[in-house]
Amino acid sequence: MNAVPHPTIALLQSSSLTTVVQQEIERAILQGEYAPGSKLTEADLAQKLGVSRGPVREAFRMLDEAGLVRTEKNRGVFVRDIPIDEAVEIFDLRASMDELVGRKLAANITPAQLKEIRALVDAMEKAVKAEDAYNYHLLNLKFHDRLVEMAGNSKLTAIYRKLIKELSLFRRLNLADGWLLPISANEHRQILKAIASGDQDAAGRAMFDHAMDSKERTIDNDLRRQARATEGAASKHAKAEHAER
Amino acid sequence: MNAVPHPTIALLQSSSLTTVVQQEIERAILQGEYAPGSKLTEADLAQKLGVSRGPVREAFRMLDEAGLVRTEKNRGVFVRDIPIDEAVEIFDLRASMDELVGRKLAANITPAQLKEIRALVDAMEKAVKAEDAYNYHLLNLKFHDRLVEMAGNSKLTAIYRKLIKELSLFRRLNLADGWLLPISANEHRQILKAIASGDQDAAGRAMFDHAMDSKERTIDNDLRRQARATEGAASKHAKAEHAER
DNA sequence: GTCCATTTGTACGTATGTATC
DNA sequence: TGATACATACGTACAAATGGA
Repeated sequence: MNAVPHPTIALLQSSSLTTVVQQEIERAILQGEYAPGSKLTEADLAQKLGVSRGPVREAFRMLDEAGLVRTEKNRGVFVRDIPIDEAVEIFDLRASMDELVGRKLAANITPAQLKEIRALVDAMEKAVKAEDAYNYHLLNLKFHDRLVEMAGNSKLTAIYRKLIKELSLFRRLNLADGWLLPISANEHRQILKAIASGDQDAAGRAMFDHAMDSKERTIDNDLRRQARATEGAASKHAKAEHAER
Repeated sequence: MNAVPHPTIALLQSSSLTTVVQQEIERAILQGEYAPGSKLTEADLAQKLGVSRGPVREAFRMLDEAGLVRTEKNRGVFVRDIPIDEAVEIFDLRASMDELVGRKLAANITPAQLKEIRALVDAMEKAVKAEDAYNYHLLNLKFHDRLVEMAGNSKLTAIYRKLIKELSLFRRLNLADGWLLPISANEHRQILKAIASGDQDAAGRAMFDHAMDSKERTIDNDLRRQARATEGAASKHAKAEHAER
């Protein structure tokens, strides 16, 4: 009988200290414990995690390659702050990938998968009625992640998730634009219908359009936020300019 | 007067030893100096490059994240060997990205850019007539890379190039399928026409179809190659099985 | 089962660059 | 403008653990 490896053992076999450190720093960044722009000091992190500086430096190189931090020579590494231009680029790219997802799903989705997606859409509509923006946000992430995963292209899934991580570093995602949730939820329902119908072009278009709408909502939201900020600064005699850098 | 930094100085400021090492190893891998599957010993590379182990290890982490090597704990790092399933996934993904490129270019390309692309297409047709498959291959890479770059989405460009690098680790690209070059060249001409016409959907479709055709050609080629290999092995009383691992 | 090569992780030293006062 | 403190970059040396022959 071939033994099933104990989970802890399997984990120790696959993960080096470096990868554990990398995952922990990534988790902290994505959960907002280190804000975009903040400095990550290797000695501090090493001490905090109880390891030497070597693994931390290697983890930094991984996070840099993944686009989550930026390294300035002789100055250190900083949590990346995704500029709005790059966010727009990522949104466009994601829309194109989502279009591919929609086509593939319309062609290949199974009844069981369809049922799972339908449950998510139902849950999101409930969250809209309850005006629970936070829960909606989580369900929305899950919905899209599952769709991508179900498309059955692991490379696509990996890159999609990387893009989502980077996007989360874009000035605080707009999980607060409550009045737009019904629109988004309705689009999800349309996506579900198109996929279930088996019409590849329609499903692809539905997902593409949804992604682009989501882009418009997020970007517009950010522009308004910026406008308010600079306006506020102006009314304070432009005192906030020091904080810009 | 604000001085323009001397190029050497600017270079020293941006590139650490680690990044130089990373670029050198990457270059060597992509040029085939280290075949897919071969082992990269950090001490050897460090000595060969005249640096200590630190920068080499950090470069390994970058290359791992980029998908060019794989790290097995306590065993070392190896040049990645892209399996055919993953190559198929990458081709599908690239087709989707190319579709986006086609749409964007049909909408935004400038006359000067169009002229540059036309020159590349002309050059490729000349290479076909001269039956110069190698030169055609180089021009083809350049053609697609320029198109992506001209689409004006730097994130898209970066990811596209990463995918191309990974694909080049897929069992030796088929730059030898000479009799198919006219077909490929003709498709390029069609892409050019569609972009020049300004029809976004047509341009997107032309690029998507071309990418998928390219996939079929490459994958079919590989399957035939594999079939020949196993057939040959069978005729040699399956002696080659040791080489498979 | 032992031996050897290699990797993994730690510790420390020095040089260099940056920031701050 | 120094002078100082600090962090990074890179090298080296050493111990422990692993995997293969």
